[in-house]
Amino acid sequence: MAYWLMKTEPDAFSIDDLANSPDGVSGWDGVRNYQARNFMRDDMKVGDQVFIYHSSCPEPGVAGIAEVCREAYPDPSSFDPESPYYDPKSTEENPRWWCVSVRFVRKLNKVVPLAEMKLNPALQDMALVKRSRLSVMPVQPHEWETIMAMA
DNA sequence: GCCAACGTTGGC
DNA sequence: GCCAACGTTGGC
Repeated sequence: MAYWLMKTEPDAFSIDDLANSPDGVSGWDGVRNYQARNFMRDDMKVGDQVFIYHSSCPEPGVAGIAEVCREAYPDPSSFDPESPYYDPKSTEENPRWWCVSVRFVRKLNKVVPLAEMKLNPALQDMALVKRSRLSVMPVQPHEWETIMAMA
């Protein structure tokens, strides 16, 4: 079982929105970055644990936990001309963008702020801390444990 | 709102 | 294939 971190802007879709989704399940669509797509398409497996990270908000940080409940499938929003994520170069025959579905597990006792994570020597190698814009990234087991202990 | 980082586009 | 221009992300 692997660990991951997925970013979301809470104004658009927060950990509470995930919790309030039917069965706590939501498709993680709209990702338009190849590296992030590859993680979802090739590596994320049912049962993998996922930190839900709130970005572009007053207190950026890890807000809760979800788990992968459906492995890679073509991102439906890429086929929908009405969607802001529509991409005419993605077709049903040859999808360009993929997503997974995740199920809400729980919120952390408190949001673990990015500012605290940056100060923790155990987290210095995280893409998140190194100010990468990657929206889906792997988390090492020791990093998972470190963040859990900070909540 | 600013701006640094960095991914994407497109002319050549 | 290079690289300048441009657009987006996201912390502050």
